[in-house]
Amino acid sequence: MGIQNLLRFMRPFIEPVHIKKYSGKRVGIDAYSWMHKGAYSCSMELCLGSQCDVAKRYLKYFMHHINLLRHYNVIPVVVFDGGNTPSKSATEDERHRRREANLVQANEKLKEGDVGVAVEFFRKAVQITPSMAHQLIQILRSESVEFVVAPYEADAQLAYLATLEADQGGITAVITEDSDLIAYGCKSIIFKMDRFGNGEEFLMDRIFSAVTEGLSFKHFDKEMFTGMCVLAGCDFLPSIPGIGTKRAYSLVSKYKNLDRVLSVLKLDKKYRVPEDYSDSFGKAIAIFHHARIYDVETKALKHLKPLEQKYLQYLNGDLDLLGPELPSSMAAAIAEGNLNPITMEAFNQTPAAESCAAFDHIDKNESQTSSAEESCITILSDLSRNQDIIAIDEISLDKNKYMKEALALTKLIAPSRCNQEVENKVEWKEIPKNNPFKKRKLENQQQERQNITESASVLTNVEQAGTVWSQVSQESVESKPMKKLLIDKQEISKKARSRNGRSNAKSERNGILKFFRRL
DNA sequence: ATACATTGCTCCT
DNA sequence: GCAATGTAT
Repeated sequence: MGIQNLLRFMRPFIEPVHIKKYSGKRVGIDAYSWMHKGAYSCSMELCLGSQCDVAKRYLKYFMHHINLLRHYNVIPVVVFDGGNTPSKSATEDERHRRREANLVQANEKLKEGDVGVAVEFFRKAVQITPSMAHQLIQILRSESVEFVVAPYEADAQLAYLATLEADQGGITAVITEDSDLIAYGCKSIIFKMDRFGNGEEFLMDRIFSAVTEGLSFKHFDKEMFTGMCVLAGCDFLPSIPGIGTKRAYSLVSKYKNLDRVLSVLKLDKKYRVPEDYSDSFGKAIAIFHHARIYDVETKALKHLKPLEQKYLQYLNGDLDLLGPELPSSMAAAIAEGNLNPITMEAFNQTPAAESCAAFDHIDKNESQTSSAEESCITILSDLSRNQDIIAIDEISLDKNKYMKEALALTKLIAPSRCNQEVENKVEWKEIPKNNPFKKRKLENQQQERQNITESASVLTNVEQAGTVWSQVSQESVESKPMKKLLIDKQEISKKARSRNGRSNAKSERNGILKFFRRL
């Protein structure tokens, strides 16, 4: 979450930048932000624990960005989040609860057959797991990309690396989406970097020297600045109701001392300051200054900055708030990606070569695979929207394995059966505008009508799917275009009822989905 | 004027 | 998660 509204507040100091500016430099990457964006395109597959190639799209997305940096001669240093800090566990729990709730709703909608709505919930439910990070780490290893798993917060680790010289393993800038890096005092941050390398640059020096749109931090020091960030509301401590970035800035500007700001706030009747606010405030400040990080040189935990007495007193000696101490061997195993930082269990050692091969495989085949899966999802989604008829676009068949699977899938849903009667029943429903996949179909609708030569009944259960699959596997599939296929939803229900009495369209869909996941 | 709540979007077929 | 927009204080 970062600091509420901080990025918008800092906009006057943020300028466009291209990653090539950092050519020849080491640049840190907040792995979470790219993984989260990458996971957006395969959230359902990830939530359902699918092992299919679509579920690995986040890896492809990530590596695309890594390769972009390398193309511009930028040296990537990937930093992963580690364990949860005690002070953040409240917000983490809340986030986790919301994700779980979304997952429940997603599964419900899926059962109801409303895949479109289910996907919406899956997107809100998807979370980046240590296992996903581990999969990525194996690819990074095989590609010789430097990485480190922070003992706790990646932000703190990145801020620490940004204080080191390059020859000590330091980085010149950080690529992230999280405004916390500003609060940690990172000198150079690139936000919102796109797939071409364009981003928005924040330079700490710029805010302390320039005056823009009436905003000036010239008389601010680092401590006042961190204080302003915490006042505005951070993950460790929500802001006092009524205080945001602007008031936090004015208060710190005016009183130039954090203790005075807190006293003024307590006396001001406009604000209801919680009893323990000053206490929590000190702790939050202490974390931003001294959070525990991993030192690659000594292979042990360290503090972001050497501890200072004034912050120690806020903590009442409770250094665990900065992230509990860990034995060096454990910290090293976590940092090197061999130990799950949350469960503290060793990761299953999948040979790097295998993982690498898996990745090559996605690269080459993803477009074909996804067209098959996309078809299936579109089918499911259409069924759920009570459309009577859906069409599968031309699927050309060749010797490629994935095309065979597409054929199997297609046969599962619509075994060839020329049937003029069914064709006449075809009704073209309006296609939802938000799905370009279907939009294209709408454009081709007229032509499609003419091309229809095969139509539809469906198999009704997974066992039959298995039969079709084995038949298809044995067939030698020649390269030839497949005709348009149609599915009549009423046929589905009819078939389903006749075959096993109580079966309904929902179980149909689940069967299809299950079958598809096995592919 | 500022803060807070709500809605839309991140992927890229 | 962030940003834009609308509403409340």
